[in-house]
Amino acid sequence: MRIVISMGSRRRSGTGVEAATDGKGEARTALLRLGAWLEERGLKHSRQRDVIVETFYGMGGHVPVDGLVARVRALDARVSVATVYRTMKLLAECGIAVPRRFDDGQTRYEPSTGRSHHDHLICTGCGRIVEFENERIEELQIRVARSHGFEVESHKLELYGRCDRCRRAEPGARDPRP
Amino acid sequence: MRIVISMGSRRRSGTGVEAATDGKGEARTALLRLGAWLEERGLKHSRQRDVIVETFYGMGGHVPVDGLVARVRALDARVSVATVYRTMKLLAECGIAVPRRFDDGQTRYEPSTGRSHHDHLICTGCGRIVEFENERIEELQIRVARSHGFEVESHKLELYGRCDRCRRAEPGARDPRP
DNA sequence: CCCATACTGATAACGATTCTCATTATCCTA
DNA sequence: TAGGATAATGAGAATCGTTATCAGTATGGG
Repeated sequence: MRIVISMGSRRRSGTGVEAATDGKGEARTALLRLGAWLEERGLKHSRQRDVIVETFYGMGGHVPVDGLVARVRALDARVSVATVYRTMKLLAECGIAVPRRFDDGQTRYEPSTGRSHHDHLICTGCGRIVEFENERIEELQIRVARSHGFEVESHKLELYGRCDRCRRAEPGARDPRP
Repeated sequence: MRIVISMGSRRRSGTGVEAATDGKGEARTALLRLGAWLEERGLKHSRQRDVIVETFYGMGGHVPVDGLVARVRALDARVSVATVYRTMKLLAECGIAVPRRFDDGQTRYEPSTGRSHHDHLICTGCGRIVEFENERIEELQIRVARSHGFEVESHKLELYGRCDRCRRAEPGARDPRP
């Protein structure tokens, strides 16, 4: 399955104050948070990490590592694959990025600063990924788990299907004439 | 993460008539279905496929391919890895087995004859896998998808957490004395 | 029994990710 | 501001699960 990167709709706050989200501001926030996190544990920061974080936030959405590598290398050809993998892992650890593994076997990362938990709708036609939240489902999950003696730590909910666009463009649409 | 194979509870019919499910009867059903399916499309059947199906049903639960390979080879050392992979794919195609990919990167198969749809609870402590069904959650999924213009074809819901056993055995349990 | 053709086994290849290790960069201290 | 401890890097080898290749084998209809 080919998966295409796209954000669902960006949530905008009602105030309009902190709504500027072209990636730049978020990248800055992320870099600050990363800096603090590194310092706390005696780690160093580096040019590569900065480039990677900025590129990552510039891409937005659900970024596959190889795509990120390509973009980063357009800016600095010497950055190695290993470093990108290492850095993304780091970002995940410090809470700046969330790793996702859909059904195509590669890890994607999504920026997480200021974003709340959500699940995904994935179009099996065009690969579009849409995010959604549903409080009721979350509650039911917790309840079901509890009824089996489990305490939920995390979950994965992915809905695979065809988006409206793809369904419209599909054979089987009842249009007798070509 | 290590994942341990185990079925949730087997559903037994109220009649008690078709309740014999030690794997043998199911294996037979599966073999019959496979036979018919192969014949329909001019494919041939083979000793290897029989061995694999029987072993697979003998194991029950969520069977990782490498585990299946090991067991099959205990019966017939010449069966190759490739054949096991090929056969499991075949079984999936003809509806005898369902492939599952949890978060540890390997494909597991579960027997599907006479079993209905369900999702999974996975213990992050001991790897135990428990199955559950929840009609309400399914409904909500369909509704949420529809509200985003999607028509659901399939979904994946996995709840990760700690089972009661593991929680009991855990540090943090408030038992002041050892 | 024969033959077309599907199936098999062994192994190479694959894609995503991680590891290794020699080299380089960072940053704390004097 | 130089020195040094040590974290980070790059390049490529290694790993893991899985699939492809291809020559040899087995199946089953005629």
